[in-house]
Amino acid sequence: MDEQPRLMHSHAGVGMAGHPGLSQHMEGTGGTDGDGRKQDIGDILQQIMTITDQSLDEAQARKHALNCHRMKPALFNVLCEIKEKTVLSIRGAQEEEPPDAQLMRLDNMLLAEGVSGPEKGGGSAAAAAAAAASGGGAGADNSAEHSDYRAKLSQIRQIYHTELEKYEQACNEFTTHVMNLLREQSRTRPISPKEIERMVGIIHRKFSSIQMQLKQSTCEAVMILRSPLPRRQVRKRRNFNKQATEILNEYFYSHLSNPYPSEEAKEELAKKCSITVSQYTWNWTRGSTFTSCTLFVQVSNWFGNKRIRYKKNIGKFQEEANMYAAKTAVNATNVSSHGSQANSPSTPNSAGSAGSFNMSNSGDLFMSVQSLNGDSYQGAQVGANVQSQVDTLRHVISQTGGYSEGLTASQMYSPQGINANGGWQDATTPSSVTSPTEGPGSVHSDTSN
DNA sequence: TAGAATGATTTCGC
DNA sequence: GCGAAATCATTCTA
Repeated sequence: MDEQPRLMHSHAGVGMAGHPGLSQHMEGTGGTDGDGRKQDIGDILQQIMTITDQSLDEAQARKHALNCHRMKPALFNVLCEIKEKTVLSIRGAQEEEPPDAQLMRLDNMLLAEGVSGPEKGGGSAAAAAAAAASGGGAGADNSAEHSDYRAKLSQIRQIYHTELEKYEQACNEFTTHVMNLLREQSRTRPISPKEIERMVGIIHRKFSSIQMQLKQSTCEAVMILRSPLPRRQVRKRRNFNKQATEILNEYFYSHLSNPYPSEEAKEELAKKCSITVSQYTWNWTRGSTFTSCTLFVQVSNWFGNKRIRYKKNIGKFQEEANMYAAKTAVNATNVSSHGSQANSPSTPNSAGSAGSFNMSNSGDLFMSVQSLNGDSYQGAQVGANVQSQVDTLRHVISQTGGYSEGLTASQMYSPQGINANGGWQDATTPSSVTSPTEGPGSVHSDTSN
């Protein structure tokens, strides 16, 4: 292409149908008559048209021959002119772009926030404003937030500049590559310097649009950093269904002396209650524990809430406790009448002789089985106290029968398991193991004891 | 719609 | 890391 202007003047007088410019390009060319020149042009065009039908080797040879043809430069210029007039005029209107106000806004913002521009002191005012906006407390809190903000801003700034540098480098490399490619191709197909220039412009526009995206993302990151975080995350919750609450309550009241389910028990309870993750939309995870552990967290939450609310207002829960005690007792009766004592004891926090908490064998009856065999926390005492516990159970059953006989809730149930300090009884010294000779006041819902 | 109930989260102590 | 206690936020209920 570089030598074309020079060559352009060495050919003249060649006419081309539909393109008067060709004769102009050929002007001054010494040579043959008009018919001969037309024959030349026709030959060249014919060869160009059929070049794709040939094999690669033939085409290469033909290409070389065409490049060396005396008419080639003139014809090349004509094709370039035609291409420019057609393609560029079509694209011209589309590519006219107004000055990018959005980009200017982004640049201004990044400058104001201290992301672009000089680093020293940049963004400190914004940091102070952000710290103030976040409603942070006075003094140390404020300065801590300030330094935290600055550290994060610095990180954003660093990422921004690294990415920007990468984009610029990539843009330059790609532009150079395309220019070289087009220059090379311009030897064999009509590509003018003007078109190469236009292509470079397109590349630059594409890269600047990528740059704009980078600037936009950076601005968003700064905005997020500046926005005051809510003190507490927005949380969604659903009440557990009735059945799930029943199961949890049953467990709670049947282990009132030690209402701390083991991990296995929690798992079983979670399964039994059909507490599923899908019931909840967690806005964020607790570390990496947002998986199956979520189930146990919910069970743990429930027991945590229950324990504390029970302890705070025992009187209020008495009726509920009685109800579950009665239910447990009735279940126990059913179990004992069916001779189910062979079932292994279902015990929380247990290991060894007392067996492990297992609800899978008999549905709700797991409570009953527990009632018969006692809590695992009793450890070695279990064996010795089995008989007394069974007696206690019988006592409870007799009490449940007394509901209609005017037995009050307070008679039916007394809060066990909570020691004088307001805490739950030590697991190794359950006070809820009652003698069958005790009065009604000593009978409680934790019938397993 | 206000108040109660309840599940979830945070803070603190052990 | 677990549990108690306080608190928040949502849901339920009268």
